[in-house]
Amino acid sequence: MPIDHPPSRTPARVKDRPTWLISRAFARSSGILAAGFESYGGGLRSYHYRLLAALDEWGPASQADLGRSTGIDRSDVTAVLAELESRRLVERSPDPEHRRRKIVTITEAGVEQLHELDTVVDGVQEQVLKPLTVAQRRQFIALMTRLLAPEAEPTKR
Amino acid sequence: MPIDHPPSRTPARVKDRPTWLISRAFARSSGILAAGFESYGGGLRSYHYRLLAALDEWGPASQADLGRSTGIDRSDVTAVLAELESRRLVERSPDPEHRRRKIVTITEAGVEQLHELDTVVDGVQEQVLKPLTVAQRRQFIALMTRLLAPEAEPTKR
DNA sequence: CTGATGTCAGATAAACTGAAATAC
DNA sequence: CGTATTTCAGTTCATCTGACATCA
Repeated sequence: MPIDHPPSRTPARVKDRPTWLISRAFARSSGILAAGFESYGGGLRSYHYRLLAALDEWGPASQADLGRSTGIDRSDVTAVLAELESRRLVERSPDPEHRRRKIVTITEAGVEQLHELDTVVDGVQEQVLKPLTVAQRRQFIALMTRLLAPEAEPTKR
Repeated sequence: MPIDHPPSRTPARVKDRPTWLISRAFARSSGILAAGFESYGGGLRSYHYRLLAALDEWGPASQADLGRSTGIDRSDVTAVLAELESRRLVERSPDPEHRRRKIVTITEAGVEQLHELDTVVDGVQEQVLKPLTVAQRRQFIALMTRLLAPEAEPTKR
C-alpha cells in the first residue's frame, strides 16, 4: 500500500482538536519570533520582552507581582530580571515597607530597548498573520484574548 | 509610584501583537495537555499522538514523509518512532524498493491507543475552549487552520 | 556526484519543581 | 507559627543543528 503523505498538513482528527492547532501555530510563530530576536542580536528573548512590556504598561512592581501579571514563573522572573538589570534596562531596589521585596522599575534605556524590540515583533507579526485579512486578524485577536481571559486561567499542572 | 499589577493579564502592546497571544495560549493549553497525558500515564506525549494520528489518517509512510507531514524534525521522528515501536504501536519494515527507507505502519494496538489518547485530548479541549461559544470555536478553528495553511509555511530559522 | 534517508549526539528556550533563606 | 518573596539548582518537552553512513 503505497504512501503519499501530504506535505506538512494536519490530520483531520487533530484539526478537530484545536489545542493542536494552537501548538502548531506556536511552533511556527515562536520559531520565527526566536529567529527575529536572534537576528536582531543582543541575546534578548521573549521573556525579556514580556517583562519589559509589563513594566512599561503597568509601572513598577515587585518580582512576584511581575510573575503573576506576565504568567512567568517567579524563579524565571528572577533570572531574566537579573539579565535585564545587568544591561541597565531595569533597576531593582528594596521595598522600604517590605525589605524582602524588591521593586523593579524600567529605565530610560529599557523603554528604548522595548521600542526597538517592538519593531522586531511587528515584522514577525506581518509574516505570521499574512494569510489573514484585516477583519480576520481582528476576529483572531478577539478570540485569542477571550481564550486567555483571567477567569479561564487556573492552569496548574 | 505604587504598584498594582493585574493578575495574569497581557499588556496592550503585547495584545496588539498576536504572536504573543498564540504563545500564551500555547503555554496554557500545552501545560494542560501535558498534564492530561501525564495523568493518563504510559509516558506518551504530543509527538507520539501526532505521529499516530498521521499514520492513522494517511496510512503507512516513510519516516521522512512522516516528518514532513507532521512538521516534526526527522531526527525526532526517529527517536519517537523507536519508542512507539517498542510498545508495538507501530511497525517499521524496510522498503523493498529503497532499502535505506523504512515503511512505518500503525498496528491494531496503535489504533486503539490513539483512540484512548483522543479522549484525553478531548477533555483538554473542553477546558481550553470553555470561554468560547460553539460559533466562536468554529471561527477559531477556521482562522487557525488558515494560519497554518501550507502555502504560508516556509518556517526555517 | 547529488540528493534523500535514517540515526546520533548535543544544544536551546520556555516552562516547571522543590527547596532554601529572608522577612512580615 | 504560617505565609509571601526572592533565589538556586535541576528537570522536562518540543524543537532545532550538525554530522555521518547508507543508498538510489
